[in-house]
Amino acid sequence: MLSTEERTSMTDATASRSARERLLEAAVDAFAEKGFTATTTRDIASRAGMSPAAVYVHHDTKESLLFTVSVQGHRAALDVITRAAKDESEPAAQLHRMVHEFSTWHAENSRVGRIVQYEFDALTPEHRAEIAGYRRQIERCMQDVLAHGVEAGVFDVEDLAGTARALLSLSVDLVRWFDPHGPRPASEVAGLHADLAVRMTAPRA
Amino acid sequence: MLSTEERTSMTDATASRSARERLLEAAVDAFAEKGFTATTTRDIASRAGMSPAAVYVHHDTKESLLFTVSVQGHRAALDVITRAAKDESEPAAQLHRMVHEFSTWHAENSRVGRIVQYEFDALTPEHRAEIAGYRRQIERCMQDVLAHGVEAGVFDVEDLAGTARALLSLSVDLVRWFDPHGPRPASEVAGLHADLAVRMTAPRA
DNA sequence: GTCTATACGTGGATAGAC
DNA sequence: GTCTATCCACGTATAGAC
Repeated sequence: MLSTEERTSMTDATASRSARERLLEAAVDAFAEKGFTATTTRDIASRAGMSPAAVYVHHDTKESLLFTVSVQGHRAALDVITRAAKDESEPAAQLHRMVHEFSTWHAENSRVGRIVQYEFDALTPEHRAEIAGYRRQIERCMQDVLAHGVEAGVFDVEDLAGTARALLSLSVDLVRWFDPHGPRPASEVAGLHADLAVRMTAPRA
Repeated sequence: MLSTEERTSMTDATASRSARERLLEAAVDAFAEKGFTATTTRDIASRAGMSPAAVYVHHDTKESLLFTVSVQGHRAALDVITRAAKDESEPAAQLHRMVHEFSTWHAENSRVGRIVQYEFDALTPEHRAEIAGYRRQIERCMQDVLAHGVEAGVFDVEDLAGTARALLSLSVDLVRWFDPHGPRPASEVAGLHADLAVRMTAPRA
């Protein structure tokens, strides 16, 4: 059983979380639209339907809002590629699935993706270092799959690190140009990227 | 022969151009380091060794500085890929050369490239439209080469527009992550990209 | 063409009432 | 926790002397 105090603090936390998250969503909208620096805390507040001062009840600084968005974005992307790598049927199919899912995520979350990728330098050095850890995990995940395929003799890849980076690069760059209201659905682009990834690693004649 | 007036105005223009270009270089430094919005006109001025007011003698607004940088960057990139496409020996070699040169340019000019790519939205609508023209020319250049290779029966490419975009994407994304002081020289990455491009388009077994 | 001085608006963040 | 009011620093751009 929870004490009255605990229930009270849970209730508070719940109410607080919802305001906190409304502000986070407002921050994503604003950062994606105008960039981190051009976004004002007043803008974030008004998008969340609050006064400028309310921001600071739920978040320490404008930068801490960015950091929270960045952590959530990196965790989501890492989760997507890790899950896709999980099912180790056959290396080519595994790679296809990974690039497909990773591209899909970046196409469907291009706003968060843009913030995460382009506002990296706006983070404090401490926060940058933490985010860099997520990035290393994502790279390692891709490198491992390539390495296993080469070991199994079904991939022809000389430059493991370089090729892994190129594959991730292709997906990540979607946040720069993919238009969710454009003619091509995310699934089509993701399918093309996945096919290209397989061709990039397949044994040559 | 030039009249005295013409020589005088040339001299003026020369002096003016040098101050103008010092400011442009300072702007590139600042924009690349801190982003367009976070860069102050005071910062640009002091990097060029001038007073804040001097900026406005040579450039109308901060945005016009960005536009000039963007035009020069796009022209240079378009020039690089156009020249590389010129020598039409054999489609695979031609594509290899194009991706190699285009990647090299983006690796070696990642600062200008980052400004050009990431600050696109900071341009006025009119300036954006003009820049979009350069981008279309670059895309068309890549698409044409793929189309010729397919016609010649030496490329296997189903999605011409999508593949062209993916190839350009791979090169352009270098501006996001390539580190000129990192362990890999630009030539190595460019070589890898060019090899991958050929594999992406080569006939499959 | 360059400077100093400044107008004028806006930014992040805080104070203190309710 | 939310508000209004506000502090104080800084930004773009201009005015006017030299």
